[in-house]
Amino acid sequence: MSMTTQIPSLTIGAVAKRVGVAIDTIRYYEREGLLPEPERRASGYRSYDEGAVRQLRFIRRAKDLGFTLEEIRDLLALSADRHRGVKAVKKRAQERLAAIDERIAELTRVRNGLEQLVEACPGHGSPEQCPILRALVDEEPQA
Amino acid sequence: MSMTTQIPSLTIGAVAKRVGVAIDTIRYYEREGLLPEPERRASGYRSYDEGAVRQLRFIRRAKDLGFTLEEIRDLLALSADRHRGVKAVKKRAQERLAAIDERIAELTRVRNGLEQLVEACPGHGSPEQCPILRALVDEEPQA
DNA sequence: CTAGACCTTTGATCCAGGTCTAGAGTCAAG
DNA sequence: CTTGACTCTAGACCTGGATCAAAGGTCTAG
Repeated sequence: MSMTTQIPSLTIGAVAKRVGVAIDTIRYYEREGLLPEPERRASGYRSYDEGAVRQLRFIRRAKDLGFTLEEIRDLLALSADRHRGVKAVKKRAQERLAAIDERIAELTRVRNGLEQLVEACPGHGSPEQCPILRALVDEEPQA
Repeated sequence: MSMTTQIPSLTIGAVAKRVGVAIDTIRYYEREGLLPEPERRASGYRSYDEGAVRQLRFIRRAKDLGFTLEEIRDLLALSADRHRGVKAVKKRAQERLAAIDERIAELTRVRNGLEQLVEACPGHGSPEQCPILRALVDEEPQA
């Protein structure tokens, strides 16, 4: 080996800053098994490398895609399984995609219902004439 | 008045069944100020009328439209304000609509990003070749 | 009368995903 | 050396929207 190549180690604060996440969150992820337990300095300080930074970014991206921490734990395990993992990862991503589509469809239904009400509401007059209030109070939503 | 017209009063359980909501939820809404404190029988049992049923349905519908309980409390107050309330109710509904649109747009963005990844993933091979894993690990999402 | 359903209250618990605290130790700059 | 910023731990607390438990009182059908 070459002479003790100084792989620069990062404190938890440095990692937090780099990734844009709170220190507490990093420790929380570690507790929850999303991040491996890092090396420690003699003082007990956690010591991270670039791999940890990458993994943390992975977690944040996956979260932005709507994966739960539970699912992310799962993805991480899969991504570690060379070759066999890829298939499962794709499957998870497809499931996530389907779930998002469903959520969008649901929101769209609500949205359109609400839009109709807003359009039909004159914005003045008695509450009995307000279709928004009527829709909320009366029997069936669209019946 | 006519001779003590028996307005049939409902127990909390009957109301719960009629609206399709848990008893605990009704008491919770009462505590949270979404439902007025009902009459009580001599025994202390809550005694509801049809108005309460209507108001509870209002709450559930509004919740289905994505209003938070906080916002619903607000809507209820507004709907009680005859005439002046209507304008404010419409405004709230418009705001809600805009918020939903924003949420849909956001989800759609995520959805499309995820779809591209899924389509580009062969479903086998090494993790380094899997665009899903690469996207999660690598630098910029779309860069 | 009694079983069993229903009701009362206060207060605890749940879920995810963190966030904050206290009290103590460590590190880098001046 | 001192200061101030940083980190450590264990564990409590937060949000929203309920949901449940415990311990007791009430109501109704048979």
